[in-house]
Amino acid sequence: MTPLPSHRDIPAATVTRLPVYLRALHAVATRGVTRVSSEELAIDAGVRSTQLRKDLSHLGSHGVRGVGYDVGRLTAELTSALGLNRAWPVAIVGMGNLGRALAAYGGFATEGFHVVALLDRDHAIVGERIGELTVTAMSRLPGLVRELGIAIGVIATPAASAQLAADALVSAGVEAILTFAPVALTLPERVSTRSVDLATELHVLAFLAQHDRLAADVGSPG
Amino acid sequence: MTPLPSHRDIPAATVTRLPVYLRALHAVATRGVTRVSSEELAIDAGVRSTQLRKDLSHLGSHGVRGVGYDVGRLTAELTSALGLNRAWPVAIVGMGNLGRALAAYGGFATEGFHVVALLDRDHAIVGERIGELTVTAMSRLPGLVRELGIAIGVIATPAASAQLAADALVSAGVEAILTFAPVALTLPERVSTRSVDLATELHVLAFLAQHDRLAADVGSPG
DNA sequence: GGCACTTTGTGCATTCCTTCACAAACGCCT
DNA sequence: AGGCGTTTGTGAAGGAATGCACAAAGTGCC
Repeated sequence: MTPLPSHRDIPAATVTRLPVYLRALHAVATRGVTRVSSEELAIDAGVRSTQLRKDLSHLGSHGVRGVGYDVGRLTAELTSALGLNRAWPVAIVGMGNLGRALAAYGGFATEGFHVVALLDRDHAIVGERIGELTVTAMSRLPGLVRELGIAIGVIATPAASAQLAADALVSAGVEAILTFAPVALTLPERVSTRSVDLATELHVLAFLAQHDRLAADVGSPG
Repeated sequence: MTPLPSHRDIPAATVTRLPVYLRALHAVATRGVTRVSSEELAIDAGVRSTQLRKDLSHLGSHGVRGVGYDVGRLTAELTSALGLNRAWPVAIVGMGNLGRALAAYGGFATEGFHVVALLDRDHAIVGERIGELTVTAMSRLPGLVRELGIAIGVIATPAASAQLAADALVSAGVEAILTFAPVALTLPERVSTRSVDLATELHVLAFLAQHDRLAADVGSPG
């Protein structure tokens, strides 16, 4: 009773790797290659080939035994699985340093993600022009989400305002949130969240660097 | 023969949560609280209390049964475990939009991380002043790393230059790398890496949003 | 001082993820 | 057409992380 291979029940760990595979495929395609083995693609993606194959198996079989994967076909398959064959209008809340940088950052524009709304709580910033957009007040968020079909919100506010921004996005009808604020957000189950936190990443690196340094003092080289 | 509780053998998943606990502790301390239970702290950190306790147990016992944790003492313990009671000079490679934003971003300055060097391969940018620093040429990297004691490098270059930047950082003697470039880096074992990738995060959210949307069409609300 | 209450620290079960090992399936060469 | 080499897809094993349940250890009241 499943017309499509069914995108449900794909392990979370696999989902986070699918974008990596897609990028590896683009790199391969740029080299003019039209067929690729799981081994080659895995190297580009920085994973083991068996992991790549198992991950792809969750989307259904699209390789040919003894040959490999058709680059174009697999690209289409991943693009479809990730939902990237449609436009994803994005709203950014919080127009400080980070928000401005994100609005200007080209990385968002690739593959269907278009920043279509910039918002800030501070009325001193509202009305300011940033790139091709004008900063609007938070009160206009629900209307914008409805009119422009915004499904993804980005939180670039200070930590203290993040929960407020999240609540506003959720009640406006956004389905997924990417937050840069270093706080745990309380959200309804149905809203997906991803968190990017520079300070945390640096902390982890500090731990690892110190750790390896200690290990080097104790253990023998080699 | 271990004078300290030994910071080795801490699960990777735990390490990534330690910074979150530290931040939760700061939030608690700001409220003027001096003692906190694992339950309260876990809520602030967005995890289960049992997970918090198990994570902390890897650092040794620092709570008091029946009472909870001393905020100051636990903060000190985590700070020490993460290696944050010393300065961490940081170099940023790649002074495009992202690199400039990172150089200006205050989040780096907190807790010992100081951006002390900005580098770019492009000689047209070298010499330019950004904030309090001047962009220097890649050739000066080894000297800077040695003189300033730089242990952490940040890669903010385009994907195509990322491996080059990584090689330069590694041979200059950097111990850990935070990269924003969406490519798998090939690095020696001893160098720690963390990757932050905005496009990947958006892709994952697109997948989840589409997925939930499909599920909502099929399943019943409740 | 002893008892009731609270909260930590942890062995154990469970679930999730990764890796291994190998059969199934394909192209190619003769 | 048949056999050989290659590569996929996957069951099963192994390992890691999470959550449960409870004993151990402390405080405070009577």
